[in-house]
Amino acid sequence: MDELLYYDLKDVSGLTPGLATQVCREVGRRIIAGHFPEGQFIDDENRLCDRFNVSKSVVREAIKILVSKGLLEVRRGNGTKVKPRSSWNLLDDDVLAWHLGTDPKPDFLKKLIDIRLMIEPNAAYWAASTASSFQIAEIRNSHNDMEKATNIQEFVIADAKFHRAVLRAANNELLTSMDGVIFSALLTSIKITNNDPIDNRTRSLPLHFEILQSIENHHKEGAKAAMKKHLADTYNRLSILLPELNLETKVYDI
Amino acid sequence: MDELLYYDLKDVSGLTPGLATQVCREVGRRIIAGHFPEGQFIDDENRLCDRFNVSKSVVREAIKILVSKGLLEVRRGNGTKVKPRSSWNLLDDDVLAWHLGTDPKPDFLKKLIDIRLMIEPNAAYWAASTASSFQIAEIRNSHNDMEKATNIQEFVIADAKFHRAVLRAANNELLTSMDGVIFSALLTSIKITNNDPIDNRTRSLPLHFEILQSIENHHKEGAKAAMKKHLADTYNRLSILLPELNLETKVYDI
DNA sequence: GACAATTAAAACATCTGATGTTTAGGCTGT
DNA sequence: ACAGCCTAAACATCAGATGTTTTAATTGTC
Repeated sequence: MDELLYYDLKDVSGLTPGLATQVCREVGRRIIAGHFPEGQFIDDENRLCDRFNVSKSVVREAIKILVSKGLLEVRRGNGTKVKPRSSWNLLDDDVLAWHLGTDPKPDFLKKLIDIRLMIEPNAAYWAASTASSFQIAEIRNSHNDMEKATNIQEFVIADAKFHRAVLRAANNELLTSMDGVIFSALLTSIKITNNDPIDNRTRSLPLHFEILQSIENHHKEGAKAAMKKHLADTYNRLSILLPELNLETKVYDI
Repeated sequence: MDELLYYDLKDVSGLTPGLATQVCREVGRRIIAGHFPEGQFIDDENRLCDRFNVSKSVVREAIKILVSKGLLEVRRGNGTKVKPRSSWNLLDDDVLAWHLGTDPKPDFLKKLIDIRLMIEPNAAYWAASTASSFQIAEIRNSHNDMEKATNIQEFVIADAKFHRAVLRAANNELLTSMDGVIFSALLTSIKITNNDPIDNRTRSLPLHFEILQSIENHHKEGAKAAMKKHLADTYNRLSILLPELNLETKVYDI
């Protein structure tokens, strides 16, 4: 399941599962999936207790989390309803992860990739200016893992870690906090296209290597250009498989 | 207080305060401020109950929220400790708001502005391609409010709304979710420099007007350039007042 | 004295049920 | 019709009981 992979990448392993977390995720998934439509009231606390066979405190903790992510709105004496999508914290890791549990929507994937195109070339640029040798080693290691990957899952994980390492090397923690968008875009792409791993590797490895080398040599513009080239390639391959993406390539010439 | 202004801009008015939210905010502020140092255990549930004079369920709900924002880590049987800053969800609205309650750090402001420089020129570009007439009207209205503002607070609010309107006009909800970064950067700048509103207005109004016009006329490159120009100007004015920012302008020639 | 097993205390997790507050909508009486 | 009252539904908070997990101290053996 992609959602689990996402959580793996996010290293939430140490986190206690806990009933509240489980209920929160279950309700969250249903909201994202549209099972609980926007603006509509969800079951009251008692009914949720029955449905999930947990106590009221567990349900309340779960709901509090969902409220803090902008998915629910609680009004005392009235009920709890689903907030409109425009107020969801779409950059929240859980919210992004829950998107992976639903049928992927090309429209949303397009927006994810647009954000990647906005973020990553700049990240590469900054990484080329500020990366420490340790940070560069992390990028290199991820690249090696991509080479050694024997199946598509290993490849995707290494790919994700490569891009995360670039973000980290930019030394801006706000940027690092955006890695979820990249993971989500990567996993959604894979889910939709189910790319052939061999094809994936032969095409994208050299592009990643170019990024790595530019950052290593502190070639800022080169790193930015290489990242753009890589993302554009990804985009083009996706648009062939997914005509719905309806790409206007000019728009993405950033 | 800036934090309240931030919440105003975020329209959380309808939200029930609630004891859990209050405790959550109080603990959150202290964590951000470094009063509860990273890696260190915080008081256990009982002590927190005593300290805030609330019941255990309230404390638990508050802690659950903070965990979901990456600020705390709870280990059953062991205790609750503050997570390292690298795992905080820095894009979370509350986390950004709580930063406003502490002494502003120039280093963090620099990173906020870097992110703005990454986001907003692209947002302006997309807005120029896709903005609806309603969305353009929103931008124009905010611009009018900037003109009419009679004090610095009104001006800042209108300014923030202008930039939010541009983000919205880009029609990418992931981008819209990043408005908190802009609010946070704006309010921190004001807090640090306490700019003269008159000076502010005379200098930045024409730059905003340029952005508005480019978007209205669907001049994508013009909108992007105008936004860059505006942000560069903001940056330059800040760097005069704040030598600590230690700007390498070349880095920001995106 | 070193090491392994037991034990106890601390701390979180969950459940239960009671009581308070707010909201919405129905009811009543003019 | 309309204003004001009333009640049921739903969330908010509190209190306390019980279970589970972790850490660390204790104990017992070799």
